[in-house]
Amino acid sequence: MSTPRRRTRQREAVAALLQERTDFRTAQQIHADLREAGAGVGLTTVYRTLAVMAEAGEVDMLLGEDGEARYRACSAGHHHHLVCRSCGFTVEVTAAPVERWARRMAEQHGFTDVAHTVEVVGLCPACSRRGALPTGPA
Amino acid sequence: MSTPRRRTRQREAVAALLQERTDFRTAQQIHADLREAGAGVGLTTVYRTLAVMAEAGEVDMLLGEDGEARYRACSAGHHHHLVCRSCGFTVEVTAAPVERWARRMAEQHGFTDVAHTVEVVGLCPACSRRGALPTGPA
DNA sequence: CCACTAACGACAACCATTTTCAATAAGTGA
DNA sequence: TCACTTATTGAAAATGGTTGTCGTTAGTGG
Repeated sequence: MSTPRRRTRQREAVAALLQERTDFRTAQQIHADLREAGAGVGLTTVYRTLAVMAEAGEVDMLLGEDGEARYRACSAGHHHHLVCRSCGFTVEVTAAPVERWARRMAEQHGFTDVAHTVEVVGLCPACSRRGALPTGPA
Repeated sequence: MSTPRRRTRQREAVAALLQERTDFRTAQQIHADLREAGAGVGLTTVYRTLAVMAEAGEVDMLLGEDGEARYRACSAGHHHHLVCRSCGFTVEVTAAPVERWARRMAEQHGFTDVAHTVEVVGLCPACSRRGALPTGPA
């Protein structure tokens, strides 16, 4: 059923860029990064490639507070993120207590086929130190 | 500093509608609901009113999996949601274990000014029973 | 009742994301 | 290596939620 995936220059480029980045980036940013790096990839292709990779579980996708999708290559397996709202610095964390809580909550209310999202945003050590602001005034 | 809030027909209408609803709805849906109910309110106004109410903590706003903002009048105080992905039925839940976990995680990694979002989506008892699908076919 | 200005709302502008569709180029078997 | 199939690309146009513009309307305090 699933279409065979072809190995192309564009997909390699996106994957490679994602490898060296440790923060969550939007499709638009990735598109700009690639252009800047010389390896131009169409915006449409960036979107499609990210969708395919997300589908395959090769990247994690999360929606920012502004509704924009952000992507990042992550380790396999279920985990959550601690994200700096100023610089995008990300730490992967596991959350056993949360998993248990979610499962129990679902059972308690008769919900089935549950999934959960947990994101913790704040200021990373570096940004806290320099008194960074979410969307700094002037 | 904050502008004095005026009591208008439109804001009353939005607030009233939100009171009788127990599910999360998009601004567009609310706009349609109001029109249908006879009390027409401009789409722009719906957006602004919801923004004001969210700011004031009178409604909870969360972004759906598609990036669309959804609103719902909730009880005051910090809490999370258990949402049915098929019918929108919502249950408010508190999550002490999660709060503790988030706080500890933040400390451990030196993050400050942290906030967290926790959403659990699944199928409510009624929808599980009838074998509902996320985005039902036909 | 008046003045002041918050609030309204039709419409245009924004902008991330998706669709369209003709041109390309992986992968494959001969 | 050479056709051949079809996944992939990408420029441009379409979509659609949300926000900005700006002249008009209408709360509210005096």
